[in-house]
Amino acid sequence: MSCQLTVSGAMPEPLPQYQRLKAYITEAILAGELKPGQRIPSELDLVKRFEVSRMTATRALKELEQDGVISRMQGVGSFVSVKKTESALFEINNISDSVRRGGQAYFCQVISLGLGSDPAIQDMMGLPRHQPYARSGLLHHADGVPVQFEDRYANLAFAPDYLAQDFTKVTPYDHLMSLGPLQAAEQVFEAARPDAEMARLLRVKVSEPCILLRRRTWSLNLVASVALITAPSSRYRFGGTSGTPPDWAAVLPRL
Amino acid sequence: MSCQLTVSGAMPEPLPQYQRLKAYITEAILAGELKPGQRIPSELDLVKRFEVSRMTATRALKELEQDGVISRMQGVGSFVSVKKTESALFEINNISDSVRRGGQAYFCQVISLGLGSDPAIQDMMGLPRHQPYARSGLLHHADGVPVQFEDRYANLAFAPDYLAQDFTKVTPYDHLMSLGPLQAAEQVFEAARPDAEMARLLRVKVSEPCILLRRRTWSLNLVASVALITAPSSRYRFGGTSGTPPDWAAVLPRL
DNA sequence: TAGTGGTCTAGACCACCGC
DNA sequence: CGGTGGTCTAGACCACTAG
Repeated sequence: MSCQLTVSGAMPEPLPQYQRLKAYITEAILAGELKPGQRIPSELDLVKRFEVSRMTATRALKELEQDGVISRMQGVGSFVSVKKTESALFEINNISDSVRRGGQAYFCQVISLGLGSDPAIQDMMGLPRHQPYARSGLLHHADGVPVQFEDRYANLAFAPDYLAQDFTKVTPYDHLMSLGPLQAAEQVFEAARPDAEMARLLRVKVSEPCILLRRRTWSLNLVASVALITAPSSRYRFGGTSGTPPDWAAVLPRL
Repeated sequence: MSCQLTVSGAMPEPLPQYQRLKAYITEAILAGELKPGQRIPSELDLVKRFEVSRMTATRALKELEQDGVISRMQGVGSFVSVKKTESALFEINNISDSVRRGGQAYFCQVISLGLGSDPAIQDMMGLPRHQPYARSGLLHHADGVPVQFEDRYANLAFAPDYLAQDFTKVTPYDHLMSLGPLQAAEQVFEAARPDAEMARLLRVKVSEPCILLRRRTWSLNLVASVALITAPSSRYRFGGTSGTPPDWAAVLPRL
């Protein structure tokens, strides 16, 4: 302890001890040395290994728990969280994960794929008239039943290989998220009756009310994509949580 | 965190010290003794008043900060939160502001007001069976046309004077926000056809698709209210932005 | 029973802020 | 400068879970 050299740098600094411990655990997880569900060092292990007091180790683990990185159980131990980090910022889910989390089988049917140049879409993406965008029409299924039709327009400046993806295996969400961090999102919800073609695809009556979600996402200071999502309200719900509810909220019934 | 644990039954009463301190602050805010922006006792104040160690007082205040109840600044002090957490998934707008911002005249008609004790609602709010909630049914108008019916259930532990409000002048949103900072929100969007009564109120055909929004909000670690909002999609849209789009996004057409 | 996390104490030094 | 929060120590007792 007490190595307090006059490091000139700007960022590193004398990092607080509890942050050093957090970084140690986090990096071990990122490096794959600790995998989800696996046990991590106990508080006393960290006390010995890093020569800190137990309160400091406790703080590091407690904060990692609040960050959703690990789970802890009294009398048992601490473990790498199984559930994904869910960057609490947005509740923009991967449809395939969301279906599978509900215990249903996911399947995606590619209805259309190609280039487009509708001026209205180009405007929404901030593209010049001469620059086309990629377009995909995907029908998402849960247990064989169509639950959502996704009409997506992708910015080729952000995702040049969009059309080369196999969307039966990789969702647009997956592909776009692999190219850059989700920076911002704009969403509008409407209720509408499906037109004849949409009703046929979704296998619903034209009188069945559907949610129509328009979504525009930004990444790397570009409009990454615009999506028009139609879902029969009886088969798919859009929702989410913002902020941090108290922990006892988990016992409350869902909305 | 200490109050309101009604569902789980067994409640070991020797409450931890840090939770006693949290409850002390939270209840002072609920009682109106501490108002948003106002200074709260410092760590050393709490140490003396409750005869605990500083680490314990520190923990209580730190958790209240994470809960969004207070804000702390080194060298300055701790204060009751003023700003709403909002940010993430969706903007929770004041309907009257939202209508007026569109250049339309706002008017609210009180359809019903009173106490309720539907077990399903009590469960969603974490209330025991014997404890009623306040309930209001409000019809919001823009330029004289009904745009949204709001069925709202308010937690009397959070808003004891809810029923005394004049909702033609103060929206539920205004009243609730004046009592504590918005800590978290949970929302679900559905599309549905209005029933006969709802269609009559909103003056639409029963075949007109409506957005049904269920929303639950937390403040001061309590469920502040649950709202069921019905709006004809042709007259009102729900939308919002999360994250920070680039500046130039302002010139893009709306979704 | 041994190991884990949950809570707590009574000190301490520091960085920061406003006066 | 005095007060605030930010961090840290070296102990302690307890409740819980597992073998």
